[in-house]
Amino acid sequence: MEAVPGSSARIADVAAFAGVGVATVSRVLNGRANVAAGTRDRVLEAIKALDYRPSAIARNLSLQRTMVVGVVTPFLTNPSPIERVRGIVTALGESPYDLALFDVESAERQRRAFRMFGDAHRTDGILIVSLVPPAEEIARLASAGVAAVLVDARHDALPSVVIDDVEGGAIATRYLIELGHRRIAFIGDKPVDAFRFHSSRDRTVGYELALTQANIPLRTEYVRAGTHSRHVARSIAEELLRLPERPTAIFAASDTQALGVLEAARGLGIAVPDQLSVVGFDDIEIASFMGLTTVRQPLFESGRRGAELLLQALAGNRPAAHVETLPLDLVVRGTTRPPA
Amino acid sequence: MEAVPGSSARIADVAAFAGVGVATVSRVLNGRANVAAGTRDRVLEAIKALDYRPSAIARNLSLQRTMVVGVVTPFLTNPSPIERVRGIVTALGESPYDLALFDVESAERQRRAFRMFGDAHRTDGILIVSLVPPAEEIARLASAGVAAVLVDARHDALPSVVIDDVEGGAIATRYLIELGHRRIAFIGDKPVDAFRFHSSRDRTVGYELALTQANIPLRTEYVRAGTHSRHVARSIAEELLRLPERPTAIFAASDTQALGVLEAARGLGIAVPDQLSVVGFDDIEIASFMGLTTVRQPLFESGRRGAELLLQALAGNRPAAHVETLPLDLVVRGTTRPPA
DNA sequence: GCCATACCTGGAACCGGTTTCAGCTGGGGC
DNA sequence: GCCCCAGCTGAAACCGGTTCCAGGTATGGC
Repeated sequence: MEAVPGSSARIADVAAFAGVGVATVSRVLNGRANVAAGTRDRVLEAIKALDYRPSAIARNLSLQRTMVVGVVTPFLTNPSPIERVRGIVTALGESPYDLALFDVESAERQRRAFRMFGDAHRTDGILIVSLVPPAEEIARLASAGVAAVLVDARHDALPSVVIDDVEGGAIATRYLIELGHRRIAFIGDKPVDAFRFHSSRDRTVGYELALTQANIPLRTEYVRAGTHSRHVARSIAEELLRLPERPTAIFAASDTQALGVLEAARGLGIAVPDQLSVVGFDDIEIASFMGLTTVRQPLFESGRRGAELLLQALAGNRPAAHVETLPLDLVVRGTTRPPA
Repeated sequence: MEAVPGSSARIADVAAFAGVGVATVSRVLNGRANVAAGTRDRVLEAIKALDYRPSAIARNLSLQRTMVVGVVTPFLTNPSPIERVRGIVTALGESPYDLALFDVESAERQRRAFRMFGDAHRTDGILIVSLVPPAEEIARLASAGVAAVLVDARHDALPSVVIDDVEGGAIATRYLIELGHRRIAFIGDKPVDAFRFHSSRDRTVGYELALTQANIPLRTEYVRAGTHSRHVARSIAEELLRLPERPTAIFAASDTQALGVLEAARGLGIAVPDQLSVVGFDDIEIASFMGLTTVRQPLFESGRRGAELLLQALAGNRPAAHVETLPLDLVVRGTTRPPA
């Protein structure tokens, strides 16, 4: 209650008040052992009396670190990054690191974000989600001594947490084939910009692979792509469902898009799953509510795991450029069945 | 390309390289006018040659600020806070401030978060979402000179961005009454802990107010509350729908809970809206997909507005403790109609 | 009783910037 | 030709911590 509003006490004030040197106060603050009990008590009293709170920023300058981990992600776009961020937040919550969040909805803001992180002393580490930074930025990061880990993206020089998107695409497609479907369409998403990590492309590859292995000829009119959004997916699905020989199943590269497919079917009076099977990807929260069959990827876990890897790197353990691949699961619900 | 890996250049190195004093380098860095063109060029060259990047942390210590805005929010729980955070991220994205995100899923972590922010030099400002900090923490914030703004919460000493929850509850209820409903139930949410801002309670008041004004007697068995989750809401709704005289309409204090009501109805084979009307609150993304009638509150806007108020306070404009009330809209979709 | 040792302690350098302040230079006015 | 002033510039103080290092004091062993 002795606090002087506006100007808070510094460590020197505490030292003076307690009649000791600043080094001793610092030792008490950091819980070092070699301080006599009596001295420690005097310092503690002084701290209380002056309502002293150490300046985090001064401390960090002295220590040459920021205790901040940056997270760069296309956050706004859809539920999956959010889930990953939740995993990151959770893992970081148990660490002494703060989390600085950078949303990059445009290529411009993305460039800005990467440039910022290349600056010295902004963050100690950075988690890059669903984005692959340009080579020069990776170099900047390295030269600035900023540890980096990729989540849902891959780069030779950096540790990454990923899934096998090719396999994921194949899992969904194989399942539909096993159900007896032959006319299977695919809706992927188009890259918004060059930096976006492109999992959808790999899922397309898996889709094509599964079809080929089952000796089902590819039909170009069944493979579409559009911006990652429910609305765009809906109109693409409408086109597909108006085809002379319309597909009996549609595999969407994300649950969000699968929702668009469901909407299209509903609008056209096509019953799911009786007349159309739909498979999504991700298993976001709403998928279970909608009873959507989907390929589950551990979104939350990817964030948590990425944060753990980064924390390890920060703790001095070699930030080995290893790739960690998370498991995929087919979750069968109510939007799939054998074709009529 | 002269960059020495591991040890980056400091301002003194640049000064030496360019043959000038550090003050001049600082002036160039900050774009001050009073530097001769030739000198400026030499400094710029030196910066490039040494791949110099100023230390944000040193700069901020010197400037006595952190350029960080903290956001404290119960992030994990549901879609609404996320939407608010998006608004904050957007508004802050255009400012020079970084955003440090603190999730508080437990009272313990919340206490920790508030304590942290009370520390000197951690953040310049703080945005508190859907939470009301204990009085002593508000005092700490004030004495540490940290600006604070509340979003979806109210406190006399702090600027707040809110909605009129009583009115919101009344809007939904009045609409159902106008449709002809008399047996209207309400599902609110229970506070998880003492710090959580309790909008649900106010919505209950609005609900009761509307009924009373319409001379419809309150029935205690129609008013329930449970943890804010789809699953809990579902089982509460099932109880309500099994009542001897079951309600013809249910108003849920959030869309998430309304989804649970829909699920319950579906499970019991009760048609919506033919046999049951459902109204939610918030208008989260999924509400439009589900065709849910709801009371829309500007979630994104609340975050953006809160951030703007904080930015103003940070810019030195009086952080007046004014309350900003955002508008509410009834969005009529497909889950409501007159009772059978 | 003496010395080596362990334990405390404080002064001062350091982290890497910003800013004050005083000094120097050069041009314009008379 | 002289003086005044404006425009540049650099040394040094400062932001608020941490830590190295040297010095002082008890304690234990012999």
